[in-house]
Amino acid sequence: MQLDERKKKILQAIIRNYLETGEPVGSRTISKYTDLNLSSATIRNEMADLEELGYIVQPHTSAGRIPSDQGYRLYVDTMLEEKEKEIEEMKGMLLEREDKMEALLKQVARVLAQNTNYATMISAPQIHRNKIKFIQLSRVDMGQILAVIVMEGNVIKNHVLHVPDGLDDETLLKLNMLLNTHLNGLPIEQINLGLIAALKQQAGIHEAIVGEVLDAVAEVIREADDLEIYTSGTNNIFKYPELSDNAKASELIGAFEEKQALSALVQETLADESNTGIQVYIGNESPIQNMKDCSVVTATYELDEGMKGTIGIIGPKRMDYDKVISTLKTLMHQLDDLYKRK
Amino acid sequence: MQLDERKKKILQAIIRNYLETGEPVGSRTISKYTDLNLSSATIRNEMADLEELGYIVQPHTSAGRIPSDQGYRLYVDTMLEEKEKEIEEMKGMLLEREDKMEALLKQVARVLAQNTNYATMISAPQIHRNKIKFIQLSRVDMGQILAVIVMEGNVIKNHVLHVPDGLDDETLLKLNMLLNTHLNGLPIEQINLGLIAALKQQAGIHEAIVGEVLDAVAEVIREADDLEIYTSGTNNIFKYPELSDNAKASELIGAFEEKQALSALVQETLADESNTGIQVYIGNESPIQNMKDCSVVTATYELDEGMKGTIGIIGPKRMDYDKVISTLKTLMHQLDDLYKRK
DNA sequence: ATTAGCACTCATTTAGAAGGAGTGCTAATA
DNA sequence: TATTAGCACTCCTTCTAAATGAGTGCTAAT
Repeated sequence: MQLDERKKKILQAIIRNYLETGEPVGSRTISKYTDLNLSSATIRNEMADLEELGYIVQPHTSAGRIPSDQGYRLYVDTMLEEKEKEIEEMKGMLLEREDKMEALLKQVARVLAQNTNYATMISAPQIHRNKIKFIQLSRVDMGQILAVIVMEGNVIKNHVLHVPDGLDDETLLKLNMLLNTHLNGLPIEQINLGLIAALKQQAGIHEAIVGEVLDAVAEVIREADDLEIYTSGTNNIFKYPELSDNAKASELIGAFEEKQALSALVQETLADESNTGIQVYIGNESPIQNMKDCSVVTATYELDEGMKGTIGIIGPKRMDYDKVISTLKTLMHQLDDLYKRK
Repeated sequence: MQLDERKKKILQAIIRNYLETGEPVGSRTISKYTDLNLSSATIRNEMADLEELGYIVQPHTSAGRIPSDQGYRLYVDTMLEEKEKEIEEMKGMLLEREDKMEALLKQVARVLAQNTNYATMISAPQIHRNKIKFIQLSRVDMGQILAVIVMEGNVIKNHVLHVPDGLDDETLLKLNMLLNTHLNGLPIEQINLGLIAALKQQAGIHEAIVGEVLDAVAEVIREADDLEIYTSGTNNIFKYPELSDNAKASELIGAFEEKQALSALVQETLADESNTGIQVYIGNESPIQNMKDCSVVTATYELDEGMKGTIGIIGPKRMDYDKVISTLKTLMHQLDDLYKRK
């Protein structure tokens, strides 16, 4: 059996209706709503077919039908077209541009959540920071030395060292020279035990300082792993009864607070090379177990210098895919513009 | 009418019982539970008195009694004694000491939430950063200058400036001298338009750089206002039916995600000078409207150099005050130790 | 191929009855 | 005088059964 044009239309009508109401939809509704001019009986026959084909399911005998994951998938894949409305407004809000990246990201998450009525998340761009660009030690106080480490992509790390006995200017200069000549421009893979030992030896009694600086470098690298994620509108899930019973809500809220799950989602999204920018996970397709009753729409944004991040929208399966996707697309452009203008 | 010893005992029994079960407690229960050896009828009479005095209320005719806010208040104020159990375990977890403040705070929030089964929050210490300690410009790349500003309390701000035409070493040195001689040790109140103008003038064609550096200083100050807050265990509220109906849960979750409300709580806590360290807000006493059905227990911690922050536990009114308070007290000591040893 | 019609299913709503927890009051008791 | 047993009463909760109604699947007619 194949999906002819009429079946497609009926399926679409069922999904549209279900997206609005959240209730199973029956044959009579479709018969009246659509311009197909078919009786409910005919619709019933078609629906039986659609069920057999796996696009819709009955929650129980003598209930209407609701879309299956497969049904949503077809809908998303084939029936989507752009919508432009409601986006101008968001544009305005976004353009109150914030200087700090963090604030900007938080704002994006918030605007998006308000705009869509779903829960949203956004990950800070992951910057590859593999080379040391610059290291500097400066005396800040008698016994305090500030180490500034700049990595590729202008990722900066500050570290305050305590030097009980102080350090004279000359020594400081020497140490600076030592660190920079050996480490500047060095990819971190090339920092090995041999090099460290050599440096420490040359630093003589100040080897502890060299050690601390190198530790700080290691920490920058480590930090790259646990990426910042901002969320907003988590409580929007309460707007959808199918997600807001205690057990489900608790799980979802937990996932949003403890961000590892989201982090996994981001990794997954970024890893997918085939990615055209926007991905839709429906129900069990989601990489996050907690979200098996939800749909997740993610978009990958890319700023300068290969800085990539992910935006995600999490809502019920009967999400307004159309709106969400077009909103995300517009947002991508917005972000691009915003960044380019800096 | 006054609270005699027996009334107190009965009140205590009612509260204890209600803390456990969350159900209204009746006279018969009390009559059997306590060692007072009184019939339910007598208890009933006493309960009528307690109700008249405002310590307990009836949710509806012919239901048992539950404590009023006033009842909880009395309980918290007078009937509290320390408990030590379950704390050793937490100690262990905490002592896997993390170097980064942020990670430590997050961990504290998490451990606390797991330990108490309530929602928790912790604010990063507010550091007063009123003096500039040290400023340094360094060339990182052809056209990129890194400005590092160290404020009192070792609050560090990095800012990357773009200098299209580059900057030779000598100029850089001069600018450094200029900035440091004028700004080092300067309380920010003393940075006025006159000073700024004078600096810019001396900087000549590089006045833009001075401007940017001063902007960065201004930003550090501004950042002091919106303090970081970490939360954990928000979904614990689902463990208490009286908080987990949709409307309430949604409001609470929202308050936890958008942190301004929590921020207000922190301000309030820190402002209270009379503070012995731990404060308990019951129901409507809470400064946050969203939490009028909860109890909030806060503790103020203080690290070196007047760095103060707040820890908060948010749960149902029938919170195990005893455990929460003693846990918080122990935690305070822990934090102290941890910090001192650094 | 489409449709009208009908019997059937099953979740949801409704109303009423039963149950039960708990109270307040009164009269008896120590 | 303080305590208690007993009882009528209230009102929430649970249960049951019936009514409702949305929706289906099937059959026979168009």
